[in-house]
Amino acid sequence: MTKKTADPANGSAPAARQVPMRDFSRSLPMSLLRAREAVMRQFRPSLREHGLTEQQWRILRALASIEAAEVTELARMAFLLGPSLSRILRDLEARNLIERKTAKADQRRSMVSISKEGVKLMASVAPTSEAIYAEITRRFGARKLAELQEMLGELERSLGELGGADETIAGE
Amino acid sequence: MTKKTADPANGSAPAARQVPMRDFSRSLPMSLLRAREAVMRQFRPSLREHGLTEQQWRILRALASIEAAEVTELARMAFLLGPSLSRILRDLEARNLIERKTAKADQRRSMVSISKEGVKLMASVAPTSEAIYAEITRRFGARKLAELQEMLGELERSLGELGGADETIAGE
DNA sequence: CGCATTAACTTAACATGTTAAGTATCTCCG
DNA sequence: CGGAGATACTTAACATGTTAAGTTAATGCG
Repeated sequence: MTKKTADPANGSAPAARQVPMRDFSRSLPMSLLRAREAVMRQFRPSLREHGLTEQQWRILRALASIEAAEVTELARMAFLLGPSLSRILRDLEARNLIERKTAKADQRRSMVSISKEGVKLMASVAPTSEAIYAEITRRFGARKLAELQEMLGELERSLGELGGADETIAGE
Repeated sequence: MTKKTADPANGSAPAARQVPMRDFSRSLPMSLLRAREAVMRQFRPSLREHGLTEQQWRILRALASIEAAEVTELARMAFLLGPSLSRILRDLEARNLIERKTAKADQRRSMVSISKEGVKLMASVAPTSEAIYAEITRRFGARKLAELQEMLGELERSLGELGGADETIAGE
């Protein structure tokens, strides 16, 4: 463990604290960021071994639960922005993990689905992933985990109503 | 091509549900991601108006609370990886929002501090930022907010002990 | 000393986040 | 029917996340 922080013999007379704000490390965004990072740190090595990033894994998981989906719907499911999804789909398609075909009824839409290879890859990752999740649940406690998720959902709902800028998302 | 499911809109739809996993939308990483995004969506427009990104703001906030810090310490405070911080500091320095000078005792280290201009910028952003935070607190509830942060901290601690980075987690 | 090792950053390379602009297609109204 | 506007993506441009490699300065040890 790195202990250091012996603090060099710098001057004293602290001229900081010039702008009054809450303690930085206790801000909600930081807490959420740190918690999420702590969780993802558990999964990333395993995903990496299988050549997948976190986002690619999200997409495959989303696709594995359905027949096929339009890009926009997939973006909503995997919580990715359109441009990110567009790039990732291009790569996943090149790796033959997904398949795309334009809808006949509407040439603008493309239906995305997971390929046989994609399913195979998922099957090889899922056990480890589930085991890690189980370990997290065991460490933190199943009950507390459920409570936490409930609170996170509430937070989301309580802020969703006044969502940042354009809140004209129809169809839900 | 043998089709496994009837789909009126398009021809052959690959089968789904081939790999059993938890409901995707209920995974902890997704809950944390969505909650954080809901929160950050409130702040981003204001930061943007002041020409700051979320990470730049984190750095300025961290610097405003102290005299000066080494890059590594600052990275820990602002929860940024070294390379990200390195780039951002370069930009913030070019904009004269921070100042750097190499430590006399150890030429490898550079001490970073916020500049007068940086303080001025912070002072212009802080009120709005605090107001947004207050509104979030009001909507979600101060008590629940404290509870949530407590749980997030617990989660972090319960996972931190087996922190996957250099902690011999290879065979998990 | 001399040199391997370590430490503190920085650069590099690739992937994603975020916003804006572009493209092709579809809808609808006049 | 025809063009304005809406839709569904895709591209582009810039900033950050993430890992690996490079650079320079300090340390340890024979």
